[in-house]
Amino acid sequence: MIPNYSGHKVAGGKTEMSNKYSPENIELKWQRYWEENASYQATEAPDKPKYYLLEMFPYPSGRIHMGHVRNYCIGDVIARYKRMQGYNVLHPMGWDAFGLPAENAAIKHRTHPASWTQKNIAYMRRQLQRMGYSYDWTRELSTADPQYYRWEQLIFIKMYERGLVYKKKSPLNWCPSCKTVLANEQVEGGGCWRCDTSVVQKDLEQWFFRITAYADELLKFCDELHASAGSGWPERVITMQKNWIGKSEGVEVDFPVIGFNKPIRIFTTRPDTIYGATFVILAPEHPLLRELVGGEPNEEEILAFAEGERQVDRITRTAADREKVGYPAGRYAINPYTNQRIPIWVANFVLPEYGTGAIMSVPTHDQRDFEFAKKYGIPLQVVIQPQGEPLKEETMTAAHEGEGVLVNSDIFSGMGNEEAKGAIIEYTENRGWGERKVNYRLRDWGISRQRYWGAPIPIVYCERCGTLPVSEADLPVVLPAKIEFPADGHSPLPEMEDFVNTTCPKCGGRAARDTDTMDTFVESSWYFARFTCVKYTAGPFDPKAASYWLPVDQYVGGIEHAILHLLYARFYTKVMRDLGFLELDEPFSALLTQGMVIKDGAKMSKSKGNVVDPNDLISEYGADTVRLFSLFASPPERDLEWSEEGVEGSFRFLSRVFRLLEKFDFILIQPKQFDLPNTLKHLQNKELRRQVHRTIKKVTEDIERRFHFNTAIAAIMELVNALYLYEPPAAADDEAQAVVHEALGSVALLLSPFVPHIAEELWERLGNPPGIFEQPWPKYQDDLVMLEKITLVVQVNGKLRARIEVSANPAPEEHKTMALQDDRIRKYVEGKHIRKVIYVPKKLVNIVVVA
RNA sequence: GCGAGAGUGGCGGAAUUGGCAGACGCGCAGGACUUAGGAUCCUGUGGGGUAACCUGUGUGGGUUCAACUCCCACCUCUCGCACCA
Repeated sequence: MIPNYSGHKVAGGKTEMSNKYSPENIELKWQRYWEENASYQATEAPDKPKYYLLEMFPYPSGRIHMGHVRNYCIGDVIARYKRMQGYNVLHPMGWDAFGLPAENAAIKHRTHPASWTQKNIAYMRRQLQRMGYSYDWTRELSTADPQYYRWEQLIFIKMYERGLVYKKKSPLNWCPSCKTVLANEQVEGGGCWRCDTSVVQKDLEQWFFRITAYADELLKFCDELHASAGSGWPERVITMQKNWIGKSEGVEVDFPVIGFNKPIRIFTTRPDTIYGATFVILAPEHPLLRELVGGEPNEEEILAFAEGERQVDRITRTAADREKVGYPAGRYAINPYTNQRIPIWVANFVLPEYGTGAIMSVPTHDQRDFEFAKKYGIPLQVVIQPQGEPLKEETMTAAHEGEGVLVNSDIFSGMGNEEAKGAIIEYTENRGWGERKVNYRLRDWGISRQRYWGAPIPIVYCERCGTLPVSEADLPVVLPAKIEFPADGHSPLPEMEDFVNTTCPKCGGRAARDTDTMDTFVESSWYFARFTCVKYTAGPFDPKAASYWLPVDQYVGGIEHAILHLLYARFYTKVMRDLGFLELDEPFSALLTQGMVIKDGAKMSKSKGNVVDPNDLISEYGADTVRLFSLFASPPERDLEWSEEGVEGSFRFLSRVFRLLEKFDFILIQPKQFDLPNTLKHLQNKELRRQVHRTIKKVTEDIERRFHFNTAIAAIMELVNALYLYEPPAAADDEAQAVVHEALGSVALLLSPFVPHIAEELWERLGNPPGIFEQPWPKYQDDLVMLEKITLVVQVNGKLRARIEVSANPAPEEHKTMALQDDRIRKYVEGKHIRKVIYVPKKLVNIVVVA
């Protein structure tokens, strides 16, 4: 379906070429021009206001997909628009180059991850350049470059010195066949995604970033990002982050155990229900379990159950619909509040890593406890009565988790439950039974990966001195290039003696390197800051450049990174601030999350077979058409339904724009300076000019206020339609020439952020020197935008009955009178009592009548 | 289950602060040009009715002179979280 754009033949020696819209010629011409003139290079200019626009950089998987295209089109509009608004714009691009697919490709195709990645980068860079994005390519970076990750290693060392990095044993998904750790999302139905072998839990020594130390600040700043609503972060991303951090306030309490010298410490957010705690449950991993059940009749059974649970992968383990299973430990605790003897249980739904790994169980006021108690016949005790029908233990079919008044709660009986929470915590602290405690759902960030293709962790283990960071002078710890990949997929690093064997930075003795690499989310947690000074060698950041450009004024990317990447980057920013590298609390002042690209009702994916390749579109229609359609079909934050007809429509529009040159050929034969008089003689000139200025206003506001490019483009389409309908009063008349020239120039300027190539071409053909991107954004004249005549809507009892053309600025009474005098209106009003006349200035008159 | 968002013609979508519902595009129909048109240009296009007019933004109610927009209840879809004590 290649469009046939062989328009009519032009007589008189002009080549056909010059008059038909031939995107490829135009686009390559201007891409070359921009490159040769270094058009988009950014340099710090303290006298100019800066604007840092960033799109989420891609993983170099091989080729650009439509999701990237949409993301980068949105970003490019904003970057180009801001540039024309006079900002000094930084708009960089780079590569999130470490990661698993490179390693998998290496094993599969017997290539090197580095060369595979290099090849992909080269190809994708060409694709992006072919799209005409206004990147400053001199700032391109790749995270796999030792000159990049050396600073990551430095930051790691500084974090280590500050206690923000630590090592601990933690359970991981492990595939025994592939001999590697799997991320949670790589475990499918309990099996390895690659070989389907059952995944086991394995305890491994891992490095962790202490993100929990920043939990409160990350939470607090959520509100500040939100406070700048409209220009800040989308509400739902903030909500997701808040939920992820999951702050909960409660209390930790010791429950003594009968015949045992250590108490069990539990955490609860519901101290108001503590008098109803009729049992205690431990997680299977609870450290006291073995000791507690030692010698009990069912010891072996319980320990076997606990061991079985340890082996279950985290996904299954924490699934909400998993059946609750437990065993009585055979021992009893004392509820210190009631002095009652209550049984101790072990159950699969209690998680070792949250709170204290032990809970008090209140079946009457917690649904999970209720189900568990019913299943195992554990007694219930109501301690909160809601309004209305009183709760009875025997007849309850579900827990009452809501509000109420305390009963059976000693001195707290009669108190409202919200009030009781604080009172009981205070009581607890006074008695020394426990203390107030804040818990987070957020866990420290495990960053060790048993993988080759990542940034090496700069740690050595010395036989004499123990665990030590690599000395700063020895950075970077470079990933060895010469490698043989074991066929089973495990990392080659541990077996590479040249790499592993090193000397201790302290005693000079024999030492071994850590052979894990860092999670690739670490690289993407600071790349935005490195873009301000990619070539700086004295440290990770050039303080002058960083403080000039940061924070990112507008970040654009997919919603799928709403939690992990954005939370990590926020955390890392605060860490870098506290290490003295940056002076910055938050990395991204504003965030725009674009919707997915959909085709036939589903997200584009290889498995669905509904993928559209940008290359095919570019060769068929050109980059400008692809850009235009991705921006026109829906507003950025919504999903975009791909439509071949819609793409053709966009192409048709651009051809139509280009043919304007032909229509106004006779006017534009002699480009010259046109002066526009304040008052125009001809009505059609006046009207065209008014529409030009109204369009400038509309497009400016749509971009500026809400990034609604679809309506901005629609307005330009209307202007183009008006130009087609426009007939000059007399050919080549000066006034007409001037008006048309302004109109065509405005079309080019207004289009330039969206479809820069054709805009440049138009601009040049209108007789201007090349470089539309350096032009100031057009301004509208307020007095021209005002209409002299308006359509006044006249309603009777709220129903539209007439539209009348009136002059815009008479006294209010006049519009009312005109409305009442209209024939069509008189018909409805005659013989009735006019109760009220509502007048909305310059818009509407509503006459309220009664019969 | 909890949280967030959405529901408007045949389709993508517009209506910015409660004030003309359906901008713009696609599709469709008619016309012009043409040997031809799947190119281009013009016109029309929510539904019903010859018409005056009636009706219409997921459903039902409410507030208002006036509701796609605000309030209450419900239905459907999408996304996120989901045993976190």
